[in-house]
Amino acid sequence: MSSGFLAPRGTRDVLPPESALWQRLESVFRDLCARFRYEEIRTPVFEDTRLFSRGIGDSTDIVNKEMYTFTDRGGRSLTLRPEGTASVVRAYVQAKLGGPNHLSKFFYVCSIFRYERPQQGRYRQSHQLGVEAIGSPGPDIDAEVIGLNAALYAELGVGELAVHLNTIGCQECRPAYRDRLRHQLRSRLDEFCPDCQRRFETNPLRILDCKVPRCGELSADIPSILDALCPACVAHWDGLRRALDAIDVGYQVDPKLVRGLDYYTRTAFEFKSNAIGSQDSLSGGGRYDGLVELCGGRPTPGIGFAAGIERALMAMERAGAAVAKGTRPSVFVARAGEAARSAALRLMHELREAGIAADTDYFDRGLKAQLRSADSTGAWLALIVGDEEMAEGAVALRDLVSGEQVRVPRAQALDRVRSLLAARNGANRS
RNA sequence: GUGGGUGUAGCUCAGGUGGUUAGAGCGUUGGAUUGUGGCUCCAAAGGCCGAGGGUUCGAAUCCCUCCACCCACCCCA
Repeated sequence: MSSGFLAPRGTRDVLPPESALWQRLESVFRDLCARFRYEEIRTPVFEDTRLFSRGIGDSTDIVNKEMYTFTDRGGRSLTLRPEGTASVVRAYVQAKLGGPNHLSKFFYVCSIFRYERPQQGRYRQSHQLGVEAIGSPGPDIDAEVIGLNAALYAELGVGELAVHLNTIGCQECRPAYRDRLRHQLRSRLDEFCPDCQRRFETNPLRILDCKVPRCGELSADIPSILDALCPACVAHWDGLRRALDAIDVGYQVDPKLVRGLDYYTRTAFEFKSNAIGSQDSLSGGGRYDGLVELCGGRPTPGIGFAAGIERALMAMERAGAAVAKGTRPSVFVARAGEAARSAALRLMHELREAGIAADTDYFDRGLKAQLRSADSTGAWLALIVGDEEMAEGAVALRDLVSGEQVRVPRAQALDRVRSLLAARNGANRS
């Protein structure tokens, strides 16, 4: 069972028929992006390590202990991307996109890599799809991005989700709030859990989100950042909520929502499921108004989200929506006797050239076995070529659903197949 | 990274206190008169019992170490 190789820890193979679900998910997303007018961007799987350490932030878990970093043969430090946004922003800056009143709207589908302990819904190589809208400072684009995310899950049928929404302030107000928070927590810091004592240094906002009951009690009366926003952040926050109302996106304000990447400013959001275990965050995103400048571009605001493909599929499965689209109707070409070999191959070739899905037997098996496998592939029709048929320049056409079989002239075979498939397609639709 | 659980055919699982040729269902393949599927019946193939060590006359079963997966924490997608 395992004297050979196994997929590395935290990675997995996507085999048929599961791969058909991935295709469906991606095609729904691509179609949605086309309607929202986002265009695809593809960036390298690895980048200069400093792009991530600076962009995501040195104190974050991702940079601190989860990156796949290596030195290439030229002595460069490179890192397999642990998330998608930094690369997109780097590409945006490198290509000198943007300009006054210019909005760039991208979507991507990619793998990301984080060295974490694997568990359900958490992998070392995982897959995301996401969008980035770079250039507009106003709340309407925030609402559009969140709305796109909501539409994606609605169309996929992932079941009930909770949309958590928060604002985490900007360079004007967040540092002041953080200092105030530290000041208020310091006196009783030793009563908090060890994790919180660590968070006190790295990311004190996260203490408010601690699940240890005692920590919750201790921080219960601490005012949330919503009460400490600067006027500009308040205006943005109010505008965002009005915009979300206008496009019918429901949400719940969650003052404890903090994201794990340093580049976020103002808007932060997460889509959560209660059906897929402890890794319950299906997607997350927010505004990153300082990131473009940090990557060497002119100061430019941006916002985006990233959605986990594996987790979306898990939620779809729980919701009973993980059904692959039916495979296209196909034709099975069977043959009886050695003399028919070339004739059968030729017939299959013509079917495929005509755009019809066709398969055949590859083991020189008897006719019974061929029809059995025709049945198991779900073929609707079988074309049977044998000595008898060839003698009169014909083929046998068998309807595998009704069992009816007729002999048709070879020259008409394609047309007959075409019309039968068309008729059945029409019947299926009703 | 921390704590706990699991690991027997492709899949889902049986295999009291160690004892000869390790089982079932599903799936796969073949057969049930010469060239005809689905249903049924019959049969076969397929496992170094996750890997490697150890204890023992003897290990799927006991011990150790790895590996992988699962659950929770942590973190996040």
